[in-house]
Amino acid sequence: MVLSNAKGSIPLYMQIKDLLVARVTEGEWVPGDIIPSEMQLARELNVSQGTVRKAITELVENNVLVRRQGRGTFVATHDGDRALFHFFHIVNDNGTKILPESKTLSCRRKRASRQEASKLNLSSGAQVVCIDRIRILDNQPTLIETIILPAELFGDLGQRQARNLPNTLYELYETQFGITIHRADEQLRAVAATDRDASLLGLEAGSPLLEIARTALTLDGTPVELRISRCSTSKHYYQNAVF
Amino acid sequence: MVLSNAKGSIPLYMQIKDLLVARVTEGEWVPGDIIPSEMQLARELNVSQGTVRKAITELVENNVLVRRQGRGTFVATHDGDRALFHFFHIVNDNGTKILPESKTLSCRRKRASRQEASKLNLSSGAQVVCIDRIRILDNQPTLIETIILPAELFGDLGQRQARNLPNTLYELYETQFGITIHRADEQLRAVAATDRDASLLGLEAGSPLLEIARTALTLDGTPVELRISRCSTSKHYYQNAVF
DNA sequence: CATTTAAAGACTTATATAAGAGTTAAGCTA
DNA sequence: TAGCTTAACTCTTATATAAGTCTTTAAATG
Repeated sequence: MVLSNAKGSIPLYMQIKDLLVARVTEGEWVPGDIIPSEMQLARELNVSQGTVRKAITELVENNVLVRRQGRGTFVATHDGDRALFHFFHIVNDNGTKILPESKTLSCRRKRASRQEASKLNLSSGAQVVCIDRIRILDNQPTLIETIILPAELFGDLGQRQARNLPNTLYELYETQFGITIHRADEQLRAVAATDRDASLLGLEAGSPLLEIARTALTLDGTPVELRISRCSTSKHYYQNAVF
Repeated sequence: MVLSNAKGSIPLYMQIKDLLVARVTEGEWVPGDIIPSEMQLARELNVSQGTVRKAITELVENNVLVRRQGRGTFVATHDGDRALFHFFHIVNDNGTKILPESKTLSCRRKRASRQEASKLNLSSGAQVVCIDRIRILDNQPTLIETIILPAELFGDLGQRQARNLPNTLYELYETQFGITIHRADEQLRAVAATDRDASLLGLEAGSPLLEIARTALTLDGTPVELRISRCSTSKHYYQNAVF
């Protein structure tokens, strides 16, 4: 890529931002990597350090990069707390975040339904990995999750033993498949518990459940996971803060 | 306020940020006002323009200020689309935002319940204004709202005729009462429709509804509105994007 | 002469560069 | 281990140019 500072062109710092994003999405830098220092990048790109800084600052705000004073700037990883809580909005009644445990029910391959294929930008009938699991909060089964992944990207996940699946899948996606979830769009509805829901969660059939239909995207906007969670909200709720 | 640049003190730009916020919260500048230019503020505060700029930049990101190139920097207003959509997450099935109409059922004063008083930081038994209304989306009654406001801040709202209430209350709060909603915390649950819910929304009693319990806060963190929305999600859903 | 149009200037934010002092973390050396 | 050195980000100041908005002035037009 060539930078341009001609009149009327896109600002330099934005071009640099795009360039840095490209290096991440193309795998030149992977999560956890340290990137060159601001001075190194400035020299390489023939701009001033301040311009590089502005580009990096915006990427830090977007959770793409992480700065550590005295050490350097790193590609953000989604391990630890971030993996667990950044995309997890269920808290218990007194508002405290809780560590969910997971019990995988099944993990198998199948053909994508039309809707699934459409939402994941797959050709109709493409193979997907389908994971069913229950999440336990405060020792109570609270959430039923169905996860759909393109088999193309998550090849051997379909053959894996269900028990081998870790609690924090997004960490697994990142470390095992090089796929970093960067954004999620969620659609929330209230639905009635099916018989299966009811028996898994220990409720009456027809009880109201909170259904969260999530599409998770990578940094370049590719949808790579569908996740439908049906959640009992008698002891927990979905927390959202709007600024 | 005195700025300090001593070793170990809070960075200047943050102190300036606080100072600017204070001028807004104390009403020295009100929404829509233009604030002094970066150069003027820099001279007044004895710092460089770049430092003022950094403070302003963060406040723009927080939706406190708005920049208009060639004109100046203004205190953000919540009129127009922002008032309507920034805090409104219900969209219809194909994902398009819709303009909700409102039908006010009642608007009266009463004593705050314990929970209400606690959430609004009021002394127990303080007067509150209580608004009941229905919101119509796509010509279908979809949402039942109950709104609780401290009477102390919204004095004459309780005496107002119900029909005089506009659709976008947050605009009214700002223009009539000088209260700008800056942030909202929402707690979402699935609940069963009561008989009243059911008859108002034209559903069966016991149907699952999405309940959104919102606490709305001003810039300085004071809670000034409680709002409980019970929403039929058969034709609509709650949309949330996480980055 | 009155009105419209165009140019100029002033002011503001936006972008870019440069430089120095401060803070933090890691590794090396004694 | 204690202290030093180095390298990185952080904060602040300074300066210059670009670009957008508005007002004033001047010119052109009818």
